[in-house]
Amino acid sequence: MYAPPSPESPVSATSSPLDALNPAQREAVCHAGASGPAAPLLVIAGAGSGKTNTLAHRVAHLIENGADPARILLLTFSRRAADEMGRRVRRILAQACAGRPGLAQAELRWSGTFHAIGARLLRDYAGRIGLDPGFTIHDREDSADLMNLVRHEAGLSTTRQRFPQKGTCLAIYSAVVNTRAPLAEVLQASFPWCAEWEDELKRLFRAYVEAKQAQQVLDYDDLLLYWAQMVAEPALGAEIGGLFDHVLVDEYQDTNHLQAAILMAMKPDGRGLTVVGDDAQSIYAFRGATVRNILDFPAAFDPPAHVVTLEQNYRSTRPILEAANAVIALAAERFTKNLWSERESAQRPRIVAVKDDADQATFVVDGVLARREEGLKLKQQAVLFRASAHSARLEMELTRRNVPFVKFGGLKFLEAAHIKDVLAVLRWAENPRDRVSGFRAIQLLAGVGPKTAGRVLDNVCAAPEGCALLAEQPVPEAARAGWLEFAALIDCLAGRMPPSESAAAAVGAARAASLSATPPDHTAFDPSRLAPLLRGRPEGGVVGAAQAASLAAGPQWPVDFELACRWYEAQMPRLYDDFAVRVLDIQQLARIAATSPSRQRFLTELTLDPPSATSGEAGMPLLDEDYLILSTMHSAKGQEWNAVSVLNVVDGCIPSDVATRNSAEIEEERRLLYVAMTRARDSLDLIVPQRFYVTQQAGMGDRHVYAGRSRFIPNRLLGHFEQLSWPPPPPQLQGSPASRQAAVDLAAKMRDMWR
DNA sequence: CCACAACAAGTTTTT
DNA sequence: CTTGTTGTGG
Repeated sequence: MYAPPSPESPVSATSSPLDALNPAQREAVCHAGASGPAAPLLVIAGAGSGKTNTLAHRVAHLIENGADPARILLLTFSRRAADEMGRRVRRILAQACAGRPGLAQAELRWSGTFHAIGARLLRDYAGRIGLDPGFTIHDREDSADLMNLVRHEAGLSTTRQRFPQKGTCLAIYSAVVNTRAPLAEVLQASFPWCAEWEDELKRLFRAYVEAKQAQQVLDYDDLLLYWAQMVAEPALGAEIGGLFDHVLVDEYQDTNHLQAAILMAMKPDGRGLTVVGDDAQSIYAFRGATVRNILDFPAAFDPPAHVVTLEQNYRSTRPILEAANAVIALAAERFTKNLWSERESAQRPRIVAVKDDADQATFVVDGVLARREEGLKLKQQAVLFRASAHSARLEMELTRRNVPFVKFGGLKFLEAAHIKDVLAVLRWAENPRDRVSGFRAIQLLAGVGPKTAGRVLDNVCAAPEGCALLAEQPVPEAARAGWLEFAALIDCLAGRMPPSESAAAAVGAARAASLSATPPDHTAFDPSRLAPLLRGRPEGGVVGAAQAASLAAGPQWPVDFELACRWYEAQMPRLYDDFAVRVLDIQQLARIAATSPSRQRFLTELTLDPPSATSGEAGMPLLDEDYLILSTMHSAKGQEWNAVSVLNVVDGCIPSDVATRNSAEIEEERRLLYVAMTRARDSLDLIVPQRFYVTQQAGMGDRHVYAGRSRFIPNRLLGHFEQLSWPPPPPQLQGSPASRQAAVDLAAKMRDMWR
């Protein structure tokens, strides 16, 4: 991010990194206890106030003063933020500890999201809390699928009146867990239309929890819930809290009650605890986050936590910051900060009126390219929007005009059906009791549907541990050959059979069983080609032991990934018409797999920290390539760019018309716009299309509304902005209406020439 | 009985 | 473009 310029001392003159900080930042960094870990500290860090930098300096400062990096827990909002923090800490240490090279290499072993750290601790302590350490983790869609399964079994799918859908059920369940509020209360507050189903929902959730336990799967919420329950046991809480001398939490305004409970259980007196955040940037209430966490933090301790407020903004020019301040000042709840900036500029942020979606895209791309011509890299520019689909038109325009871009947020790589297929195969091999994965994987076979899959899973579940009788499962005669092949693959991946033998057996059995032998096809699964991979494994003295271990546990990662892929690629032409495109994604996945040390780590990390960006073209642009950033406002958190354009600053979009049920939701939308505006350093454009499409599909007719500028920028705030409309009204057209009409038509034609 | 093709409908933000 | 629902054919 932005390295704050130091007003008093030139950075290069001295070697202390502290010189580059302002007094408030320095106070936050140096806060310490008289003896032992420091009293609890809350840093209220306004947008662009050097928050990340301050936190990194604090970590470095602790290490420099003797803290053991392995006993520091750093909880960040995303993996990217964790990596960035680690890099900065090392850089600062390298500068400060030139004489002590050991320190500069300090690795933060415990840094990551709450969920990722939770998963790690739960595997470590699994034995102590009656959990199988080999548990697999369900992402949101898997959880919804399981919820659906349970919903059917509980007879709730055929009620007289429509019962809430799987996604809604999961959302309610999740809200109850994360807010730690009673079901009735959650229904009342957030899902009033489901209130009549309270008893049935309770029954459903009980069954859902039992299903997860029987299958040894945890969902996202479980990672926090089990962690919270674990440290709520006094002995375990003290032991796990004792692993860490310092616990630092970033983006504390976006944590929920459950996460706060975890912190309090691990550090009851708050000593060694540092939390950083900005109440004005709380944008995750829909996920259970509560701004109360940060507001109530000081009083949770006796004596209360020390509070430091960072109010100097180093990021934005003064006009941009003043406009953003004006927007947030209209919030119902007033915030106590007053952000200021020393960065003068004559340029106010702009409100740009355009006709529609198409003109919006054209205007934005024109602006991006113009700034590019002036020397501002594409990477220093971003386009932000409320919902992922809102950038569709812009993406088309960028592709058409050959502007490379990377998009953050929205539809994930991970959610693509073919990616989920491969992962289902791997995950079922990893955890045979994972019904959702098995159910999906089994149905990939031709001629096998839900009924057969369900039967197989029932049999597998009923059989004792290590059921090697997969090949004997009853499947329709037509699917027999494919089934043997599949069974061999799973047995091999699960380490139940030596790979080469089982693979050979599979091929033999498949050929024998299949009279209508499929012609040899280069995409067909041929395990024999993998034999070299499987054999010539490790070199060196420990070959014997290593190979024995590898045989016991299945082929060595990522060879089993290759096996699964080969098999799956042979199924793809049957499953998808556009399989050629999808194969590229599988290759992308293979690249990720290759960087993981084990299957378990791969599956866990992919679920908890999926690749957040997708690119316009196939595959990510190369790292050194220049590309424009497209991002949802949520995914833009913590980032900054020189030039920012915000799309659809229109009522019904921001605030989104699905988020105007109550004032709390509307306030969150306001903060969202504030977050978007404060990402900009030098240039900020808010685009207001007069016609705003309600549906994303232009094919479904012209369903659009004429919407006005967002209610968050009422007329009295317009003084903070420069207003323009685009395309500019044609000049010197004071003539008759007829001539004006003709001129407009001509102008449109000229533009159309370049469309 | 069960797989699968054809059709209709619903789509915020994310660990 | 995916998920749920219905109809058909095996």
